[in-house]
Amino acid sequence: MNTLAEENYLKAIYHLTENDGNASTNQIASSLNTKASSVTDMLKKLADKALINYTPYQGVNLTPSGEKIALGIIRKHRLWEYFLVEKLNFKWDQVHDLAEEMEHISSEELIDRLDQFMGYPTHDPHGDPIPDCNGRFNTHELKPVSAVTINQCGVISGVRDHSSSFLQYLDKQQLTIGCKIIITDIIEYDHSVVVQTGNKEVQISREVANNLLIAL
Amino acid sequence: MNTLAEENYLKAIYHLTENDGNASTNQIASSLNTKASSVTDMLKKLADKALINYTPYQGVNLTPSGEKIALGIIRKHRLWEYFLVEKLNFKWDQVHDLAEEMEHISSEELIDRLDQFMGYPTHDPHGDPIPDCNGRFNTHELKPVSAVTINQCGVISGVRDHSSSFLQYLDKQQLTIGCKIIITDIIEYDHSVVVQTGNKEVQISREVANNLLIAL
DNA sequence: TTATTTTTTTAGATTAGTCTAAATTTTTTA
DNA sequence: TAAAAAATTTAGACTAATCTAAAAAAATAA
Repeated sequence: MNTLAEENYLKAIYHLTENDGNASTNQIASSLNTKASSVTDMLKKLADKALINYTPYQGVNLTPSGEKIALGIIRKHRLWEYFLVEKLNFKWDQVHDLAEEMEHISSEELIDRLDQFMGYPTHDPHGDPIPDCNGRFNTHELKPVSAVTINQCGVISGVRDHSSSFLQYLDKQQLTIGCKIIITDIIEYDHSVVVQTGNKEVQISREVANNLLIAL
Repeated sequence: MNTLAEENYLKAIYHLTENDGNASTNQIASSLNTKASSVTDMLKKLADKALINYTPYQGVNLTPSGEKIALGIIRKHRLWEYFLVEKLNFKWDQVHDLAEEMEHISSEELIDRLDQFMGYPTHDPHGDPIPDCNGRFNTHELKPVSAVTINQCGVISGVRDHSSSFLQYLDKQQLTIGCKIIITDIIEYDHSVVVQTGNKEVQISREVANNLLIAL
């Protein structure tokens, strides 16, 4: 098995390389709140274990076995988040740090039973897809609200920023997962977006629009 | 907060001193599968933190704050065991090692919500009492079957040995928590005990009788 | 009550993960 | 394309937790 630190590195590398190709030492360091020199040390270790492809100075990406481990951790994280919200009534802005700890409980059987207990949910409370026991998940195309044109409508289906403060702000504006919204106006001056949700109209900044994802 | 190793030491010391007074270095070492010299090092650290009373060569016991931490861990362990058996349908012989890992999830709020979710259970699947959020629990008097006289009856309410093999054996003999039994005979030669459970009569060895606890 | 055995502690080393500071490589810019 | 800046790696050190081997203390036995 892998240590807690190794698991956290693999997960960070997974997220950093989700879209583009390679994760740099500095990117990893900043996403794990550690120093570049510590990262280099760990990259060597993970490369020795054949979990990442590492060429000095060139950044890294996951090998198939590294990705499998990363997806296993993400699966656990998201299932625990779902459990915390759906069964223990936590709010969606309270569960990230807890799940960060719980994702390292090692048993596969435990997580598969938890999955079954909850009815095989496909998405966590923030709209992120939950990998199944083989690491597979549907990646539906989501767009940031900032990339949508006037009069388009969609369903809020995800966030790019998982911080409590952002999630609490969304709660306050009643912009939560599953809400149907229509983009009614885009302010040219600062790219704020006016969206209609239910009976209410809200104006959100460009930054918020950028971190709020919808399915069209 | 305390490290995982510290928590495990505190828990071990708690269990070793549950009845008598002090835990010795060697007792702690053997209960944690480590060496006496490692134990000495850790005892100094725990004493510095005022979690144990330690006089070199004289063994240790917990201070009130050490006991509070130990009881918190035991509470978590037993609540997770209950969860695993009652909600995820694990067998009582499968949950110990899993709970050993889960007991170190730090959040108090999580465990209190879990407690509520399950309806504030008072005993774990092995019959051990679950401390409440203040560390309090009822300690009902249990007796090993080996200490009971012929024709007495009682309810199976606990075990002294938590190993899978013992628990599986009890399952096979249908000697599980909550079963009403009557001691029908005690073999003088080897102190085996004959017990009647439901419609069946089973003979159990002295060792088994010694590890099986009943409420009279 | 001295000698032997057992228990415990000390001394010194090891491993994982981290750090700072210095050196090196790559990238950017002039 | 050479100099400056940024990114990365190396070197050396630190902490927590462990270990083995040796020393010291306590318990037991002769």
